[in-house]
Formats: sequence, structure tokens, C-alpha cells
Amino acid sequence: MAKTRRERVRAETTIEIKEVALQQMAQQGAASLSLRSIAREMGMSAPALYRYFPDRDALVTALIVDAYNSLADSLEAANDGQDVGNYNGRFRAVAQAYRNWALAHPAEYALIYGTPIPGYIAPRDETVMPAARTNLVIGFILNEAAQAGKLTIPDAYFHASPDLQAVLDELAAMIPEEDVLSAGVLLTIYIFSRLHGLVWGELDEHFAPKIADSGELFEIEISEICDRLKL
Amino acid sequence: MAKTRRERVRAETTIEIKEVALQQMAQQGAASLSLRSIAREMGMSAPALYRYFPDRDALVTALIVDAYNSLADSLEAANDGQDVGNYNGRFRAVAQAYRNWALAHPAEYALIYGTPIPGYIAPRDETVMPAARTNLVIGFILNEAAQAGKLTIPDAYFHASPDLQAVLDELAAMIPEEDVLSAGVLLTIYIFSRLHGLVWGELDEHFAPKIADSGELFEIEISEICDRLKL
DNA sequence: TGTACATCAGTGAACGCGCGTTCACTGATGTAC
DNA sequence: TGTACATCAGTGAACGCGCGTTCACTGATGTAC
Repeated sequence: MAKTRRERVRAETTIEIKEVALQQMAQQGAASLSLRSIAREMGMSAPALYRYFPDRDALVTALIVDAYNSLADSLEAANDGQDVGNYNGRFRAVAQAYRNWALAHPAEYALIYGTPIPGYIAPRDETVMPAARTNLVIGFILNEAAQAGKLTIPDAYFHASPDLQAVLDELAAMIPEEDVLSAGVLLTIYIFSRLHGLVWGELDEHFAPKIADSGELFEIEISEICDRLKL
Repeated sequence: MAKTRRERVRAETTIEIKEVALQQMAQQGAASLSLRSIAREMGMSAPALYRYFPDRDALVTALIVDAYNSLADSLEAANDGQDVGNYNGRFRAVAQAYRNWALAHPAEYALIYGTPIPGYIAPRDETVMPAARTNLVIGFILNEAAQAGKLTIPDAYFHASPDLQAVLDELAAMIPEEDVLSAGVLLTIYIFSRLHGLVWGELDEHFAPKIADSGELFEIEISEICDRLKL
């Protein structure tokens, strides 16, 4: 069934709205996203946008979902570009992809991992799944490597209290594809948190000036992570 | 020289303005800070605030400087509460203080470490010093422990390129008090980044729901850090 | 100590601005017969 | 294939709102003689 001209134009306009929105967020921060200024930039009147999104929050939600998916796509592509058995290569490629994506899409990165936009509440239904994809890419690599005996999970991660252990087991059980170690869930959380810390410090310039530009700061820490995990 | 009644009232009002500002930021996010709503809450007219701060940005700057100092005070107090030679105890106490402060002051935390407020540019002159204090507390502990042979800096941190090495040496030389290892500077950056990653995930709920509430997630990772550093 | 003057906190009105959203409309595109 | 009608993208005016900031002012507090 061929799409009508109207449908095609509509799809293109929807994409353009989101692109302009991202552009403006990149320039002025995610919090100052404004329908009127998007319309102005596009040469439309503001009410026209209501043909595409029921309100401002719906646009924000769409942007968030897109951003999560775009990031996850990047990580998956990086993962798929490596030999399955090369866990070290897969991890490094995915970590680099994470940083590269953040540098290339600072507005989207701030949108999903930065301070939430005031007054906006993300609808969990729509955002949880795309958000999880990113974590799963990292989680699978680490878990598979651990199962294959190519990664040593630090001892501390095996000493969770019964309460925490129960939560971890529950999370591990939610993933049907593989046998997931609960210590691996913990490891994944920590690695993800660590990657974020590095990228955040670089993007928002919380480290000393000039120090992170080259990406070497990031690479050294990735190496240290691999050393620590004997990966 | 006793302060006049006027001076005392003025100081109190200044403090109240900042307190109300923080309250409102805690409720609605840092970006929606508004002079008018502060004045409303205080039962004053908005122009009156201009007796205390020349403009909105000056208030934001004052809040940022206060927040940095408050955090640094907490960390220093935690550090001072331990035996000087007990590096492990000092590190753990400071790390916990970092988390505790963030949980107790989420608005301030978001203000200094969250996404910058759109349109606001921090005056480096005023904010760099207070911001550095926090890093120095952690840095001194790690560096002193390393010097005392009670901490092993991971191998990867000794393999910086000449360019990066030069920047690290420069940073190390900026601290006159002690002999600072350039690898220790690197270590401090990474540890700080890691602490932030943990607290960010907990505050903004980027980990699985319910998982971080107890603080155990944080404690386990601190233990892992100590293990890794043989601290 | 009392008085005249200077300082300063705070007010209310007003400025121009941009925002999200609603409404009644026009005109082009698509569909049913 | 041609015509009548339905759908839908987009417009311009208007709504009520809150914002930062300026201005001319009032009245209380502090200071010099």
C-alpha cells in the first residue's frame, strides 16, 4: 500500500519538528524547549504544531524515546561490529560508542541523562523499554564474558545483603534470553554508572579544563576497567 | 564594632532569600528559579530583591558558591573526624559524606553538578575555587595514602601520553601543600567521576527502581574501590 | 540629648517579552460514487 | 473520468499567564553636629 503524498509530507514534517527541537535544545538547553520558537524557525505558525503533537510534553516524550533508541542503536552497531567471542573488543567498542554518541548528540544526552525538565514527567510506559536497551547491550557483553570465564567479577559484588540480593535476582529473572548472574547485574549497573560519570565530567567540564578533550582520559579508564575485570 | 540592626536584618533577609530559592528549586527544578515567585513566597514585592542581588544571575551564582562550600565543608568535616593515618576510614567517611550531602540537598546538587541552567553562565572567578575544594579533599586523602604506601594506584594511570602527562603535571604543580603524584591527580578525577555516577543514578533514578534506596549499592562500590586500590 | 539630613529597604505601577493553548477560519488533498 | 463531499494542514487573532527589570515614590533607620 503506497503512502499518499499527504502521509509522506506529514512524516517529513514530524521529523523536521523533532530536528529543529533538538537543534534549539543544543543551543539553549533542554529546559528552554519552546513550541513557538520551533514554529518560528520552521516558518510555521505555532498552532500548526498541534497537528503533530497533542502538546509540548508529547513532543518531549517523542524526543526522549528517539534519543534512547538512537543511543541503543549506536551501541548495538558497535557490538555487532566485533567478533562474538572477543569480549574485550566488544566492551571497548560499546564504551567508545557511548562516548561518541554523547559527544555527537549533547542535547539528546542531556535530555535522557541530564537533570529532568521542570514540570515534565516522563510516561514510564513509553520510556522504560528504550532506556533499558542501552543497559542490556552492556549487560549482555559482561554477562556472556563472565559465563565464558573471560571476565572476573570483583569479589565485593558477591556480598549483597539478602534484601539487595532479592532485587538483583528479580532483575536477572526479567531477562529470559540468557542465564544472567545477579552479580553481573550489579556489575552492569556500576559500569554504566562509571561510563556516565566520565562522559558527564567531559561534557559539562567538571574536570580540569582541556583535560578530557582528546578522549584519552576516557580510554585510560576503560583500560583500567578491563584490567580490573581481567577482561 | 557591633553591627547595626539594619545590617543584621539585611543579612537575615539575604539568607532567607537563598533558602526560599533552594526550596523552590527543590520542588520545581533548578531551571525554574524565579525572582517573582521567591518574592511572593516571602511576602515581598519582586523589586525589593534587587536591594540584595543585582540580578537573577547574581542570586544563582551566590547559590552555587554556597552549595560548593557547603558540600566541601561536609567532606572536610567527615575527613577531620577520622584518624589522619586511617586512609581507608577517611576515604569511606568522605565518600559517604558526599552521598549524604547530595541526598540531603538535591536542589543544590543539581545546581552544581546537574545540567547548567539555560542562559546562565557561571563566572569562573567566583566558582572555581569553591568547586576545587571538594576535589582537593578527596585528592589529598588518595595522594597521602599513596605516598604512605597504603594505596596502590592502578597501572593504567601511569600510562598517560606525553600531552596528557604535561597537563597532569601542571595540575599537580598547582597544589603547593604537598608532593602530588600526577597519577594521583588522574586517580582523583576518576574516583570523583565514579562517585558522581553513583549518586546521579540514585538521585535521578537511572538504575532499576528501589535498588539504590538503602545506600547499600553505594557502599558495595566503595568497598570495591578500596579493594582495587588496596586501600 | 535633640534635631536635620542622608541612607537605604521596600512598594506599586508599568515596560515589553515569550510562552502554551484554544478557536473559528481557509484552502488544499484525498475519497466515494 | 468527473463531481460532491470529507478530511486535514495550516493560519491569524486572541486568551491569560508569569517573567526580569526599571522607575518614581514612601517611610523607617542610622549618622553628624
